[in-house]
Amino acid sequence: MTVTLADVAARARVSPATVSRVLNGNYPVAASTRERVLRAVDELDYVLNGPASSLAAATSDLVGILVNDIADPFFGIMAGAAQTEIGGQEGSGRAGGEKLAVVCNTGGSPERELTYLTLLQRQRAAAVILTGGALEDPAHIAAMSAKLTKLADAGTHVVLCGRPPLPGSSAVVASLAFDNRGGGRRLTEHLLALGHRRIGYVAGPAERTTTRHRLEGHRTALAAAGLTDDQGPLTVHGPYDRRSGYKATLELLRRSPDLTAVVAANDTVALGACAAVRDQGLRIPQDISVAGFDDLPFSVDAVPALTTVRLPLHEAGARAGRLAMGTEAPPPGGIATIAAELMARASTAPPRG
Amino acid sequence: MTVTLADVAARARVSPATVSRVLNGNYPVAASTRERVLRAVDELDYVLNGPASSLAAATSDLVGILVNDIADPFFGIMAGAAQTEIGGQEGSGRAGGEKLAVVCNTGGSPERELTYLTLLQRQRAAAVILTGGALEDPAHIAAMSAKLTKLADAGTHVVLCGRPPLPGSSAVVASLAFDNRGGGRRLTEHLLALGHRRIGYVAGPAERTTTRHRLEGHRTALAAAGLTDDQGPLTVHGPYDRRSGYKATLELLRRSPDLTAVVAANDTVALGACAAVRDQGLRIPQDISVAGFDDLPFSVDAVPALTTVRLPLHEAGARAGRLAMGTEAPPPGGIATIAAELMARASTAPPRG
DNA sequence: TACCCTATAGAAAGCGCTTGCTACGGCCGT
DNA sequence: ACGGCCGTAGCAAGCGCTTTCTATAGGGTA
Repeated sequence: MTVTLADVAARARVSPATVSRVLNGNYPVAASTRERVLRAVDELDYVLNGPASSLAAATSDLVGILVNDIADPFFGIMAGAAQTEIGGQEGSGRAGGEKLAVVCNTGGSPERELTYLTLLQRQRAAAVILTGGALEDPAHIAAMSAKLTKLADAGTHVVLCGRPPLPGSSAVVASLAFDNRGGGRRLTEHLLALGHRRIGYVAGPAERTTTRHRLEGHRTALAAAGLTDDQGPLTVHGPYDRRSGYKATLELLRRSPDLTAVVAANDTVALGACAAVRDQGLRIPQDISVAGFDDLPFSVDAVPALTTVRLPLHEAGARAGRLAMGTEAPPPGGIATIAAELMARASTAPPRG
Repeated sequence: MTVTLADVAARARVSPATVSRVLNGNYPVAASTRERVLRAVDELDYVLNGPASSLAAATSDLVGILVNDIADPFFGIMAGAAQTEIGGQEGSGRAGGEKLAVVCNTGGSPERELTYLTLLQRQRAAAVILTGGALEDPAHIAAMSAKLTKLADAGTHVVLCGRPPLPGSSAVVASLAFDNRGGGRRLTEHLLALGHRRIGYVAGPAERTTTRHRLEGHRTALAAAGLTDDQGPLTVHGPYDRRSGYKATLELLRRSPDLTAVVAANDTVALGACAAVRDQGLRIPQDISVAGFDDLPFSVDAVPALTTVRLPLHEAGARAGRLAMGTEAPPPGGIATIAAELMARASTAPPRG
């Protein structure tokens, strides 16, 4: 049998109530008693029964972080930063702050997103952080709103990180939204300024906010330059992975041999795009410029170094973590927009001729 | 107030016991009754109270996956595969299999590793998967052994994935160990076969099993070729990140200008190494060959494509997930070695001259 | 010296669920 | 036709903790 609170109480010659209070540190306990209890805890190697504690206290120390793809550093960086902010501190042995920050991988599937939310609701999670772009399907948005409202009603803090505010729901503590539109616009403006006019765009999955916003920024820049034919042939959608970038770029090159630049939905896709360009015997950036988005750590090491848009993923994740913990005050209106910075590097240059 | 089992029972005009049994599906319930209960659950939008359930049943549906660095795809791929295997199935609505697979980021810190284990023990986790190399500090190993034994005693399945079996502890369901030694050996043999004799090695942190095993493989190959001067000057240790690869390579190049190849502890480090080589005005592979380890997805897109050692991360993670769930039988002796395959690509070539 | 207030500890009532055991029809076997 | 068994459902006893309320010393005050 495992050691229980009662065992510790017996050994310390106090009541279970006192042990509980020592462990939670939320009630005055004489120093001598505390010490006795702590010693008993140590000697018996006692570990609190989480479920029992959560049941009695009607709260748990679980914090869920939902990500679309755990194998993608984009999410890994945010999740890691958030997790550090949540679980790291409170060096002083016991005491309240001991939260269990866990990341859940939805794989981009709306069902799994909902499933995880239910599971976390079941565990009476203290907080939930949703990262990355959202699906724009109305049914799913409604389901999410409902779920999040229920979570919030049960006392769970809900924080969005890198995801636009949910329309219907005021259940959310805070939304940290990346300026995908602005970043996308500035990236394309950079290309236009270099002299490009035929720019291909390898977009992400069509139904995601991130995809749409980046694409909108791109088109805004195009429109401002008087370019209008961007709608159909120069845009290809696909998942956020290298294979998609590779295939889409091949397709783009086939459709429009006069292309001088390719903008990818993110850095990973851009890597695939680069591979495709090279496999066609074209040089980067002399023949074709390529650009990405996110500025993941490997982008600076690409050859040539990838022009991209930097998102402060680490900072954003850390802030989301603090928001979830209640350590930081929410931004005014609960919404903050996080700036995206253009990183012009070697993969973009003026078009040939 | 939230909806409880009793509310559902009242609405379905049955006893709470019956509702519980319907939900758990582990006791015969008449079809008509089941249907009535299920309808009530739906109508009331009931969500099980996890802590209460775990307390009463003395088990929980939490499965923890510990990783050293969540921002590193090496771990992300394994964790994602394991998580899919654990949480994904059981499409039929309710029923038992609904586990909550969560990943915990230790950041490579032994304290956090232990802390997470305690937290999971507290939650009475159903299983724990430890991924990646272990720290070789005796004190930490002892602490881990003790902790894992206690977890196992409490019924938690413990699985190691990409980590060598723990010496003292038989508490572990299964260990899936990568053949880091063999992979490291074959990689260096490849370089030797190409004609290299002065090979630099950028190793990982000194106190990790992964680091040591890969390095041992390297030295075994060297020794077999009659090369012995590898000990000191040609090996540099550092963390598993690009910056480390960059700095270490610069250092290596400075120490031994006659170097013709650099082997990195993993692909990420190799990327940094490549950057350093290029920044020195040297060409890959004409002047210097570079090789990595792991064969992460981006490695094939490096320029030139990176020679490396492929580890079946996805398969290993999935298998670990199944082992944790008890869906797959453990390998004989509880230990399986997972083969590492040499991927000779364009970043390695015969030395100049 | 008597009284009240503060500081500290204990008693006990749950928290919402699971499950061993009991209860109760109807069907079978002889 | 009757006893027993099978198939279902309910009762009630916890699971191990938190927390409200109550009890008991001291110590200060008048």
